[in-house]
Amino acid sequence: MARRSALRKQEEAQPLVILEEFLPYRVNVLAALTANALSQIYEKRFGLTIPGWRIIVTLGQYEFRTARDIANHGVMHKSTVSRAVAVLEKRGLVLRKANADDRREELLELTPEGRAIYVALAPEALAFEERLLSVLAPEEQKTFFGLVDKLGRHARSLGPEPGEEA
Amino acid sequence: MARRSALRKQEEAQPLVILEEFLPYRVNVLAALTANALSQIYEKRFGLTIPGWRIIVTLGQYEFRTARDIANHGVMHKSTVSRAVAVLEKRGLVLRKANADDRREELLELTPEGRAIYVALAPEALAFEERLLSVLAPEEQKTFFGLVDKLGRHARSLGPEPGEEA
DNA sequence: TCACATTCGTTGCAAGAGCAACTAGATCGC
DNA sequence: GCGATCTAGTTGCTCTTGCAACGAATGTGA
Repeated sequence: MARRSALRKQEEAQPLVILEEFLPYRVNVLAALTANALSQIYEKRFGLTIPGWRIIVTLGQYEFRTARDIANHGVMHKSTVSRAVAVLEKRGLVLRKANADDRREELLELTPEGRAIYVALAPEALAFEERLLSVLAPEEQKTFFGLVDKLGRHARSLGPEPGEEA
Repeated sequence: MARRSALRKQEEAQPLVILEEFLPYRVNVLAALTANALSQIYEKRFGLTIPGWRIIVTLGQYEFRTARDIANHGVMHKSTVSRAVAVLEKRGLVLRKANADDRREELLELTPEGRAIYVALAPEALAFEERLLSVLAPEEQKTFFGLVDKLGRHARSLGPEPGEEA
C-alpha cells in the first residue's frame, strides 16, 4: 500500500539513532539502575536523599569541604546542595565553620552523629558496589573505571566551562 | 592496650568510601555530564524534556511502542512517560493507536511532524556522541559498551524485580 | 578609594518526578 | 460465568529540583 511504502522510504532514508547503542542513554539508564538500588540503603534506612548521602560521604572522606566543592564535584546545582546541607544541619549531622580567609564560604564538617551514620552506611554501600561489580572480572573492573574517568574528564571539558578549543 | 586502641582509632578514622572510586557515584556523575550537554540540543532547540526526547527517539527507531515499553526500557516511572506522551500528543508529535488485542494499552507512533523532529535531531545527537567518544580508541569504545551492558543487565537483576535468590 | 564585576550561598517560584489511588480492561481459578 | 487478581495508563498530591534574582563578601582597575 501507499502508506507502507512511504514509511519504508523514510525508514531507509538514513541511519539515525539506535537507542541501545547511544552512549548518553545507556549511561543514564545504568546510572538510574544503580542509583535506585543504592537508595534502598541510604533512603529507607537513614532517611537520606541522594544529595544528603553525597554530602555525608564527601565529608566522611575529606573532613572539611565547602558546599561549592561538593556541588561541582558531583555535578549538582548549588541550590540542591544548599538545601541538603540545611536539612543535615537541622538533623545535627553536619556543622558549618566560617572561613576567616573568605567569609563568603563555609567549611562543612560531620558531627559525631553524622560520622556515625557514615560509618554505619559505608560498609553497606561498599558491599552493594561489590555485588554490582561481581559480574566483572578484576581486570574488567579496572578497565571500566579507567574508561569512565576518561569519558568523565572529557565530558567536563565539553561542558559549560570555558572551551579551550578557541 | 595502647597499641590496640590506636589501631581501633585508626580504623574508625579511615575513609571507608572513596567517592572517586565508588561506582554508583562515578556513573551518575558521568550520566549527569552527558545528559546536561545533550539537553542543550533537544531542550533549547526543540523544547523537549528528557522523557520527551526519549519517546521521540524510541518511536523514530521502533515505529510502534507502548508507554510501558518505553518506561521499562529507559528506567522511567510510568507517570513520567504518561505525562510526556500527553505533551507530545498535544504538540502533534505522536499519535496513539488503540490495540484491538488488548485495549488497555496504546501503541504510540510518530506523526510526520514528530518524525521531522527526529530526523532533524538525530544527526546532532550522533555528532555529540561522536565528539564525546572521540577520547576513546575504537576498541576502547567497544569494550566500554560491552561493560556497560554487562553491568546494566546485572543491575536490572538486582532491582525491584522478584529476587530469584529466595 | 570608589565603582564594577565576580563568587558563595540562600530563597521564591514554577516546572518536574515519584507515590499512591483510581479507572478500565484482561486473566486466572473455581 | 463470576469474583479476585493483575496490568496499562491517568491523575491528585507532595516533595524535589532548576532557574533566576538576591544579599553579602571579595577581587579588579582606574
